[in-house]
Formats: sequence, structure tokens, C-alpha cells
Amino acid sequence: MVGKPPVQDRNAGPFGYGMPSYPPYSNGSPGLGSKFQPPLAGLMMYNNDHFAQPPPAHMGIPPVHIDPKSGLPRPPVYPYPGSGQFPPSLYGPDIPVQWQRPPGYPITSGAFSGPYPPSLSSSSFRFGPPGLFHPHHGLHHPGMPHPALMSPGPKQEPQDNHRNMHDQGPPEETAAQKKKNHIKKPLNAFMLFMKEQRAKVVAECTLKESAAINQILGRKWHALDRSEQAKYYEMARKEKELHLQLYPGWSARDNYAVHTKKKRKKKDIHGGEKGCSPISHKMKLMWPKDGQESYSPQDMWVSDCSSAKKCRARYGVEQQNQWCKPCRSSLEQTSDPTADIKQSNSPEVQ
DNA sequence: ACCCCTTTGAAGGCG
DNA sequence: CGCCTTCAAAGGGGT
Repeated sequence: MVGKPPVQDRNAGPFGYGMPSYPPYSNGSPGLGSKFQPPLAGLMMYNNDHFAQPPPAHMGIPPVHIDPKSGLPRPPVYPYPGSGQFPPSLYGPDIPVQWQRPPGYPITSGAFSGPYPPSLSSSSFRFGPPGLFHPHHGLHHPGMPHPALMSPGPKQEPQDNHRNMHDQGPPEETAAQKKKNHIKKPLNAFMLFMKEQRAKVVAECTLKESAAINQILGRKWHALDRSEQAKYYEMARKEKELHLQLYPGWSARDNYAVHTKKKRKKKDIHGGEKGCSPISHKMKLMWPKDGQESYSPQDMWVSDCSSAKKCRARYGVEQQNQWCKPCRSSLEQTSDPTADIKQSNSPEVQ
């Protein structure tokens, strides 16, 4: 807990595992890098009581979730207490607490029903750890087949999924098959947060573009207090543990460049034009000024290519030692404290 | 049909 | 060890 995080946890959250200020877990779990292997039944209990007791009886065995896109199952996640709704403290000052899932909004994305990567193969589930998942249990929407219960797609040989990811796989394997066999990364804390909160933000905002929504979600993520973020870090830790159990040999490396094109853009962007993407020109998130706690989604957008230095927004001018280099250097270049809000192409820690 | 955008975090690789 | 890159989700927009 205290001291340097394990190697594999070097990217733990800002106050996350291994960080000195991180709140202790109720079970004393050492963190992301722990070899601690809790009973699988308790793996997906994503709430404050997740270590103290098993899920409520009505929840039964966590449902197997299947991603609607790939048709592959993903490990179940217990909905947050309160049927998918989040405690008021998670809501930003501009988001009403009484938010409900918008009519017609897929429960899969808004209700936190299945943050686990859709990569988890049906074969792995069928032949995975015994007693882990039971396809007949579930909390899925009755009118809309829960992703977990959807067809896993073409028949797959048990454990083919994993094997193909590491071995060469059949040479005649089609791209579609490869895609379906793709084991995705477990979701990190922010991804879990995003998956859950996206629908609420979308409902609150006229904007529908995910890029814009994600900017808001990024703000809200930073607006969360530690305890709230800690929930998501804990969830992510469990996601990772479960993923590890399901795919012991899986490596994130397996997913590199599986989708043909390599992403060179980021490198290029870092060279200069990040923040000036087409979408950024169209509507760029205006970050609140220092000390400004809230923002209005309606007036968050400006029509030019301007975004604040995120480090400044995140840490404030008083804690410049926390800033990333580009943000620091950009401040040195200008004495105008608001200049970074007016013009920002600075690369951000990525 | 596919890629981009945008966010944070995790992980792998390289020098 | 520090830095860089890629990939997780999402879906509108662009090509």
C-alpha cells in the first residue's frame, strides 16, 4: 500500500494502488499487482461491500455478458447497488441525480451491465473455471437480449480463442474469425466509469459525439473524489484478476496491431497538432478556470481550437510540480495564466 | 466499411 | 527507469 507500486502497477491511478494516499481496502487487498486470488464468486462484486459479503441472493451467479458487437461473452459485473444508478456523489454538479436510463437506451452501455471486455470467448466461458458463470442467470433486459446471453457467434473449438492468440492460429483463419477470437483488454478504472456514466452525460447533453462526451467524462472523472474513484479502481482490479484467471497466458501484446493499421497519428499529433483535430476545430471543450468547480455542458464548447492545459486544470497553478513537462514548458513560454485556455496544442500525458 | 476523435489507465517495448 | 505507443469503450462524423 505504502511505497512504490509494483512494476505492473506503475500506471496505477493518481492516488491509486501503491500510492501513499490511497485509502485502504476493506479486505486489505494489496492492490492491482496482488497475487491475491479471491473466490471467483466474489470477483465481480463492485461495491463497497464487495469484500465483506457475497452478492445479494437475488443477484445469483453473475450473468455472463456477451458483447453485442463481437457476440463474445464477457464476465459478469454486478450492477451498482440501486439497479445501475450511481450514488449522487458521483454525479457532477450539473447532472441531476435523478437521471434515469433514457428510453430506448441500451441497458448494456448505460446501466453498467457489462463493462468487461467482450473479448472473452464463449469457449473459454463454457470451459472456463467451473461454477463461475451460468448462462441462465442474469439481470439482462427482458425485451432486449442481454449481451451476455446473445449468441457467441460461430462455433469455436474450446480454448481455440486463447491458443490462437498466442500461437499462429490456422492459416486459413479469416479476418472475421480472428476478430471474433480477439481477447480484449480488461477495462481500466476510467473505462468502467465511462461505460457507466456515458448514458447520463449523453442524456444531459445535446452532443452525441463520443469524443465530446468523453471529454466531459474526463472532467467528471477528475471531479470525483478519491473514494469514488477508488471504487472504479477496485472494479478494474477485479476485472483484471478475472481476466487473468480466464486467460492466464494472455498478454496485451496479443492485441497490438490486430486491426491492420498502426496508429501513427498519436506520434504525429504529439509532434504538434494534438488538440486541433477536425473535431476539435468544430467544438472544443472549454475547461473551467481554476477554482471553477462546475461547468455547464451547454457552454463548454467554443468554436476554435482551444483547450486548456489539462495539468493546469487538474492540479492548478499551485502544484506545477505535478504538471507534465509540456504543460510546464508552455507555461514558461507565456506569463498569461489564461493563455493556455486560449491556445493549446500542447501534448498531454498520454 | 472502416477510421478518426476523445478521454484515462494499463501494459508492453525500447533505449 | 523513463518515455513512448497501443488498446480498451463509445458513437457521430468523415472518407
